[in-house]
Amino acid sequence: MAERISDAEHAVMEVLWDHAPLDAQSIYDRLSGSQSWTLATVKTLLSRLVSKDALATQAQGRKFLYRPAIERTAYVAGESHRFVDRLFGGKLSPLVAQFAESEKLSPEDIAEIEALLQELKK
Amino acid sequence: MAERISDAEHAVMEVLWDHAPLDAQSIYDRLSGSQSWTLATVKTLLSRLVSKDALATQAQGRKFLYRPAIERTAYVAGESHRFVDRLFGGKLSPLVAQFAESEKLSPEDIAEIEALLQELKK
DNA sequence: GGCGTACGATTACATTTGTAGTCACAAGAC
DNA sequence: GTCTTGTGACTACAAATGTAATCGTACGCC
Repeated sequence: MAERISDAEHAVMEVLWDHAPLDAQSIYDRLSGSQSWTLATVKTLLSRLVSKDALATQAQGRKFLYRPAIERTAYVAGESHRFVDRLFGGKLSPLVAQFAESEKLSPEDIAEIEALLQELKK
Repeated sequence: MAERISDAEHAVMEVLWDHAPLDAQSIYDRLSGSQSWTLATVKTLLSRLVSKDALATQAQGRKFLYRPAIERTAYVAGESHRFVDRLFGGKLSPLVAQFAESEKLSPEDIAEIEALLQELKK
C-alpha cells in the first residue's frame, strides 16, 4: 500500500536516494544544510517513513541503517502522473506550454527535450 | 498572500475556473459527478477558499456568487514550478524523460510539444 | 405578519503533518 | 558492576485538511 509521502518526508527520502544506507545521525547531518530540523524531528520522519514502508531498516549494532524501500523512479513516476492528471488532464503538452510561456525553458532544456522526442520517434 | 490551496479545495476551484460565477448549490451540483461531498462540505471549502483570498464573492439577493480571485494560469504556473523544483531540480526535461520512459506520451502529445519548441526557437 | 426554509456562519471532530520533547534501554567507559 | 550516553520508541501538541452537522437569520409564502 503506497502510503502518501509528505513534503517533509520527501526531503528525507531524497537524502537516502542519494546516499543509501545511512543512520539517523548522518541523515540529520546531511539535512542540516537545507532544513533546520532537530535530530528528534528527523527521527520522527524516519519512523513515519518506516511505518509507511517507504524505508527499510537494518540493524547495525544498536543503530539502524535506513535505506529506501521504494525506487525514486517509481515514486517520481507516480507523483508526476498524479500531478499532470490533476492539473493538465493527464496530458504533458500543456505543462510544457506552461513552462514555455513563463520563460522557464533554457536553450539546453529545449535541446534536451527535442533529443528525447527524436529518440521516441525512431 | 497566496495561501496554499489543498486538493479538495482545488476541485472546487476547477469548477469555478470553468463556469465563473456560481452559487454554492450549483457548485455542489457540478461536483456531484466527481466527488461525493455533502453540500455542507462544499460550503466549508468555499469559506476556506474565500478566507484564503482564492475566491471572491458577490451578493446576489440572499445568496453569494463565487468567482475565482486568482487566475488558473497563475495557480498552475506556481504549482508547476514548485513541483518541478521539488522533484526535478527545476528542470523540465527530466520530467519529459520520465513520461517518455513510462510510455505516457501519445503521438499527438509529442507533436504538440515539438510544435511548442519550434515556436520558441523562432 | 407569523413561519418555514434556504443560506452563509459557526462549530465539530478525526486524521495528517510539522515539529519536537521524553523514555527505556543497551553498550561502552572506568 | 555501575554510570553515562547515544538510540530508537513513545508521547505531545498545534495547524491544516477532510468531512460534516447545527445555528441564526433574512425572504418569501399565505
